[in-house]
Amino acid sequence: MSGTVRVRFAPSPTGFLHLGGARTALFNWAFARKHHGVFVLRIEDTDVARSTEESVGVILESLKWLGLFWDEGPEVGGPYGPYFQSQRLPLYREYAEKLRRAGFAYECFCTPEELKARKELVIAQGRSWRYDRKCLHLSERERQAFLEEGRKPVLRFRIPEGTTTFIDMLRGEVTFDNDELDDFVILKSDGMPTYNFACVVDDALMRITHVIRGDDHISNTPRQVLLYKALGFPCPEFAHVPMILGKDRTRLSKRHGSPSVTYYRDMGYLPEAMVNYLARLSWATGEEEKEIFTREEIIERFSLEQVTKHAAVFDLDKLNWMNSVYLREAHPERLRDILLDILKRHNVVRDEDCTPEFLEYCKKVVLLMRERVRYVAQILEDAAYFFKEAYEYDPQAVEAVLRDSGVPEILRVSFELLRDLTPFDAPTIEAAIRKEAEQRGVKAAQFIHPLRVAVSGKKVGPGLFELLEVLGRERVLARIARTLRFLGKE
RNA sequence: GCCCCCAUCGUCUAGCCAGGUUAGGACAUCGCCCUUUCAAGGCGACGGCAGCGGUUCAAAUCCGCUUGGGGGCGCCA
Repeated sequence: MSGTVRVRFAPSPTGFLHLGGARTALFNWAFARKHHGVFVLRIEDTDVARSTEESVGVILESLKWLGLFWDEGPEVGGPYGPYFQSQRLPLYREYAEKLRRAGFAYECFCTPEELKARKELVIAQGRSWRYDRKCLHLSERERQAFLEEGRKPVLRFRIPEGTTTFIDMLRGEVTFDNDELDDFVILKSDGMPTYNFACVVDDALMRITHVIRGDDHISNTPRQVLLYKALGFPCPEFAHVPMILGKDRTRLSKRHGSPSVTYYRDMGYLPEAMVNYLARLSWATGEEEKEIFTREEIIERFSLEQVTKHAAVFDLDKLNWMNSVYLREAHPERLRDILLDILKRHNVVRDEDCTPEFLEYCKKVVLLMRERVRYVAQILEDAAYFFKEAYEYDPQAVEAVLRDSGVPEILRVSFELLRDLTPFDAPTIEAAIRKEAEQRGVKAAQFIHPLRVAVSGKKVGPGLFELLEVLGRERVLARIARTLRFLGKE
């Protein structure tokens, strides 16, 4: 190939950005960056019934969150715009008309109902259905009659005889018998183009050199190749990347948990972890035994030849692990802000609660918890006690550590000890508690475990002394007192 | 049903194209160590070439068939 590499990601705005779409976008982006090419974003909104503006917003937002910035497309423009298919209608009509005049396409007046009926009949006979070309040779009179009836025609592409072969960059030659393809619609009765047609016109006009998309498009490719030929456009290279499946090996969907990028953002996954994980699904670098890659490292190493051909199962465990790796490296302020967003969304705090002191507190909480969670929202799931004085006592923790008859005494002593301790920091607290335990001839653990349950309601969590420091004297004393009352009541 | 694609541990994969490896790594799981719990970390274990035929001195690697999985067959994209 000559000239600049130009690739595109072309989502249809009918919902959120799906992980599969995100991965396709990522491969396109990485390929473009690797080859110093151009990454185009095009919105395929020709389905007026399902496309929404909110969805466009969500998709752009998701892409930006992942750091997959496009060089041409919505918001940034470019020389081959517009980048919304709904704004390119005259173009499709022009090329459709060209095809019709040249005999590559013809009008069809069959209604969906008629087609359905004929299709069922054919299938009932055990044959496979292809459009029966009823309208291929309509006379002008028949055509007028249909028009007078008020029918609006669609335009169908006439599939030629023979076979169609294309080169897939991952698989090599793929051939289809044209008999398998039927005369598909290129212009709907409302004048909108269909996917295959708009896609080809746009890819050609936008000078796309490499079409990188999910392998569910393999069977569309021969139709598109035929269109390129009929239109006299040069064919781009094709690379069909494998799909992402759920645990049950079916297409990833809501049934497998949420497949939307924004869901993971909202749960407190980091975009660089997401990008890393998605890249590693279906792609590996060869001999190099390495899992963690920055965006730059992905770009440096990326190659379509190293993309696998088989579908990949989305493994939340591994994403979680990878995210936890990034969590430990992230800037505390960044994690704090993510935590704050989550707390607000769950109505745990309000905007006015976010004082400088509280921000500082959240930062400390994040620093303490980030090694024990896999995503930021897990802090709220596992350690809501940081934000709620009315935290609950885990029955098992109560049973296992607070039941001992010596516990109230231990808590009372601790209360006294901590009330006057300065400074109220982890080393000082630790020294004091260990000393007290030693003087009483008991293990430090005799203090540590009851205190942890007392201030958090749980028997697992951060190191006790750090936990006490972060909670601060005021909360700690109040919580010990609360636990004493709780035990007294029982 | 028809067509297309695919096939290495439970999962993601290296190795395959240029046959000869104790088939490597990561996640998960399970042990042990460390330790105030959890987590992290260290060490270790478990676990795989879908099956059958060929070609070959030699097959995870090349070929064929079977089986299994996925995708498509819209006036959706």
